[in-house]
Amino acid sequence: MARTVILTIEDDPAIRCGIVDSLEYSGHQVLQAGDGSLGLEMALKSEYDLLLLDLALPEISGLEILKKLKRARPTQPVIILTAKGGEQDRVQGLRDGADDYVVKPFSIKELLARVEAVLRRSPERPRDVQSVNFSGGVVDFERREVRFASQESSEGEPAPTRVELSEKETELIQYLVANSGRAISREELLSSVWRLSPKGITTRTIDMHVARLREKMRENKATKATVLTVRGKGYMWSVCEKGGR
Amino acid sequence: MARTVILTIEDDPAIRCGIVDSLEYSGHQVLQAGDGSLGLEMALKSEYDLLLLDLALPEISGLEILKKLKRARPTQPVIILTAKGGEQDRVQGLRDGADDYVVKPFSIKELLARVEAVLRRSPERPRDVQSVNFSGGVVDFERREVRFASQESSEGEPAPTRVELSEKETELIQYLVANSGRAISREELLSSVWRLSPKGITTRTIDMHVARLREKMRENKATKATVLTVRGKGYMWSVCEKGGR
DNA sequence: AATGTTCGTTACATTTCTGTTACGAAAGGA
DNA sequence: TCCTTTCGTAACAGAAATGTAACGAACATT
Repeated sequence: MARTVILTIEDDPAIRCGIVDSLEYSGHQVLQAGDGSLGLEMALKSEYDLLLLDLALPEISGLEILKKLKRARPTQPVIILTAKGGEQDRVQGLRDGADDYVVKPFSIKELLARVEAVLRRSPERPRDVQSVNFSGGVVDFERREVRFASQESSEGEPAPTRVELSEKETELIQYLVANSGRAISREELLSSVWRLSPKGITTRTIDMHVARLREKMRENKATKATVLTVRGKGYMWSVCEKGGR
Repeated sequence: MARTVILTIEDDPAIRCGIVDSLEYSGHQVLQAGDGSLGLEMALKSEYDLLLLDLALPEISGLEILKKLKRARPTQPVIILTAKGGEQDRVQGLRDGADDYVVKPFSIKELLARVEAVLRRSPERPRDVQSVNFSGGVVDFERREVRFASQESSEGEPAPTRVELSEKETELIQYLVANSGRAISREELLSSVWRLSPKGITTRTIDMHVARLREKMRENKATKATVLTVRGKGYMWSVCEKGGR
């Protein structure tokens, strides 16, 4: 299994170094941010398996970061670090989607135990891979194309239909397929695929790309797999046929 | 098992902090309100397993909160905190649906014992889950659909019939299924699903949504599961066939 | 420079959702 | 049986969400 990447946002250099050292010693790869604004940016734009987030940051509130992150990536695992007295923050943090918390001062051993526990029960982060299979075909990110499992029943059409994808289309379908079975919000897509930090969504860009993707997928008439609309939520990859009639 | 959430409504900060600390020390997650109006709002709109309610609040009477809460959520567990002399209130509180009471001043140990006792005998609060099974199928909130256990007897109809739901329909059926076997009043539905604080019900909105839900459920002819009408009370989820004739 | 592709934006058409009203049917009580 | 209350549902309308054609800027390729 590939090494897990852990992002640490903590302003106190001493504590941060301690955390980083022990995490690396345990075999993890570590990214770090020493202040809130860098932390927020990395939290939203980097790829990692787990976020260790200190709630008591000087500029930006840790809770602020947590909220924005969770809006963009609802499934991202997070452990929050709180001071002794901050029950209120801790509760709010858990409500906002944190998976666990550690109270400062904490022992390294305890921290590591919690990290492993959260990682164990979290779904594995989709890795950079060259291709993803779906029932009915394969999306090849390297070659930027979709190849369909050609199932010509009896007709003379031996073409294993192939569709070329553009850059953005590739990334979009990659993200959708990697997270299939879950409705992905436009915010999450803008954040994860476009690498923007969306506030209110006003652009229809995502819809357009989905439309173009659907059109390309339609070129293979046999394939049922496509992008479903989940009204009010976002889009979802699905191999099931729609309607089911 | 997930941690239990306890809402504490108590105006005296010293007492409230004491309660909060000991509850958290016992492993519970705590929400708190320091005055009646915030308390009422949180009581009606938050999700929690148990309410600790001080009856002697400055603005809004604790009994008032209790009554409104119980009208909206008849099964919500509540423990009331009363002063030594308030026998009258205590009796009224129990009559209004409180599950237990603790007389101030109380020992932490006694409070915790009562909390655990009430939690033990209360049905578990429905958690945020991705889906709820019912005998005959599953309601999937993520995909906003109902899938039926396809039981084609011998015919060639392998379609595991699937029905797409709208947002509100999803929330409605979720609440009904999670509280199956109990008649849910329109007030409770308006409060819990629509998140309104209903006074007198005049709207037929709920009825309409039930009707639309029933129509969608009828698309799968095999399924007996549906929404029963309990005249004068509300609606109830049931997997039994109606009438029982 | 001419051409082609990608990609974001705008504008408008459509679809879908959802609350309201109205009215007949059903259920109970007297 | 008659009357009142409670339900079921068709019809409607406004709002919100979505699909997509058309346009133009940016960029690469020829």
